[in-house]
Amino acid sequence: MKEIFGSPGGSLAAKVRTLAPSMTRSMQRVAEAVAGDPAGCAALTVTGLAELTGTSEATVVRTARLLGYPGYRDLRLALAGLAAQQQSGRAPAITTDIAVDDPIADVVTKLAYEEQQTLADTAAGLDTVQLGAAVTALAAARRTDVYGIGASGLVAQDLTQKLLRIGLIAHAHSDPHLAVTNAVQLRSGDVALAITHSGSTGDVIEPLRVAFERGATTVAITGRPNSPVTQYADLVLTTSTSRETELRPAAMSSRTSQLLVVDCLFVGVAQRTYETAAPALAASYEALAHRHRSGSR
Amino acid sequence: MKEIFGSPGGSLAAKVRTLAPSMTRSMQRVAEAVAGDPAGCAALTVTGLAELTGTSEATVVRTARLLGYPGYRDLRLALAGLAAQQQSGRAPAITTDIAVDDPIADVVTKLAYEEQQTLADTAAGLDTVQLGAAVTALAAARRTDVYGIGASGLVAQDLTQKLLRIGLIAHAHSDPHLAVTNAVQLRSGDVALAITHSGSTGDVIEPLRVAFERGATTVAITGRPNSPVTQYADLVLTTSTSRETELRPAAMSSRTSQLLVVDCLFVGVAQRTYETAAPALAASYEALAHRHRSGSR
DNA sequence: ACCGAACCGAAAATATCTTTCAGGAGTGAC
DNA sequence: GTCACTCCTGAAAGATATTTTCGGTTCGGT
Repeated sequence: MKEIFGSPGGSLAAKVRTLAPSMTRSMQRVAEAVAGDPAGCAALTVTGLAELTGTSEATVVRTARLLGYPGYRDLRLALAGLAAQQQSGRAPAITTDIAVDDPIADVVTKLAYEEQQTLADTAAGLDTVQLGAAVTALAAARRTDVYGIGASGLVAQDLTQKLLRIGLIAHAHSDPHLAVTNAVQLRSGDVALAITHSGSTGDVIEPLRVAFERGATTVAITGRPNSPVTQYADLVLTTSTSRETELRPAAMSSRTSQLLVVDCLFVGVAQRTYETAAPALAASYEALAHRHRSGSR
Repeated sequence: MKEIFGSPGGSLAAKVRTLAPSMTRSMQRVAEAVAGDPAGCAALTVTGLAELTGTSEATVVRTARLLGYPGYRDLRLALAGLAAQQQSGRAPAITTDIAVDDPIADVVTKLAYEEQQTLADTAAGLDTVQLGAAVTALAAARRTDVYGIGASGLVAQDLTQKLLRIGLIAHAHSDPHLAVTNAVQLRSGDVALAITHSGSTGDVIEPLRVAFERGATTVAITGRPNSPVTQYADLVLTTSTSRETELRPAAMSSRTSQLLVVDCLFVGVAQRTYETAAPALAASYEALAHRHRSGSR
């Protein structure tokens, strides 16, 4: 590993080089070991490092002193810091494709990274004007119907649960027929919200169309801003689409993205209706408390 | 903003938050000091830190143990590493509290940031050994039952949907009675998985206990590693807990965290069963194709 | 070969960390 | 209200790690 700039460890490596001439042979061995593998040495005790370098504890301490630390303990602390820096500097080297034979630890890292990426993209791409309009509509709505199927259905339920918690009237529909049946009841001042990644899920578009024709405010959360669902949407909130790989179906990132949008909607509505939302949240928390056994430790 | 890991020390701060509930008062004081000023604490000996926090050496060591280190010495080393990272990486400590009068654009930014943070913390705190074991159990299971209520119920359904997609037999239960009724059917080689943030949701613990006693492999996904639910869990997967504010209930970040764990489980299982999973995924995609209208441009 | 100086490591001395144990605060039952 | 019980807590003993001491050894110079 070539050091190009004065990388974090540069200062220590440089010190070793500078001081090497004034060192005795055994001290040089210690200094070399320390400069060569800070992380490894940080894990060793004086005795361990002495054995590793074939010297004695006394020599190790002497070396530490020469390098400018009060004793080995402090050198070790500094070494740990260095190791940590090296570690973090190496981080961005991950490819995000998940292979069949990736160890589980890599899977965790890569998935977390991808989802973070998805969140950042979604946040960057969200139209705050449309979002604000949607929030206003939801906050004022007499009732809200949410349509979603499959993975998007869960997001729909999530939104519904949240809205109910702050005292609004919301319902999630995953049955297309019931959804349409209910959509007929909607009128101006109500909100209908369709969640579909592809934007082409007929079962979700249909109830939105009905609601649209009945005069309700219609909102679409979709990854395709020009897809069929937007025909019947007064407001369109765009989720980001990330590359989809064999082991990571699109449903996964679209869900993350959709949930962020839903959270934004919820918080926005909670802000607008703070007077009623705050007590309602507190109340629902209270009501659930007895369902939890007390002992947590 | 492309932080892969959380802010420097995010992982430790997260661990403190996660474990704080299972800590005693004096341990919390120690943990707080450590999380608040890693650099400063790294400079102190056990005795020093004990004095600073007004506790005893024993308590400091106990805290170090709880945080996952073999003893104080190692905690101190880790602290030094953290301090070094903080030094190099400028502190991106933007306030993430969401105020009632925040404009909607800020809400989006802050929510996205918090969720990214949650993901990073979760990834850092996940025990890959336990995770690997859970994956193995799931991949080999005759059948899998998943328990979750409320927001966690949606996560349970998400996992179930995914597992079904790759040809495994899985079922999500949100009705406590039915869950117990079904749990009785489980036996060795089956998997029961409970999802609860608090770890104290009786309705979820009960079926897990039954499954545990019937000899099934039991897994808990919880934010409290020492909570009641873990009594009956062969494997515990810990989700991270982030600060909870009035407008951002804990349910929000726990959901994000739980979903990441679930995704990891899914991808892990898909890897292990690749031969059957890949065709199954493709098939389910095909089967749904006709449900989407063609014109999406 | 002899002397002196500096190097080196074994072992003692010290500091630091870990464990044990008994007192005490808080909690729930009666 | 009081009693019994559990679990937290810190003081001190015990174990490790670090630092210092000190005598033996090596090496260069004469």
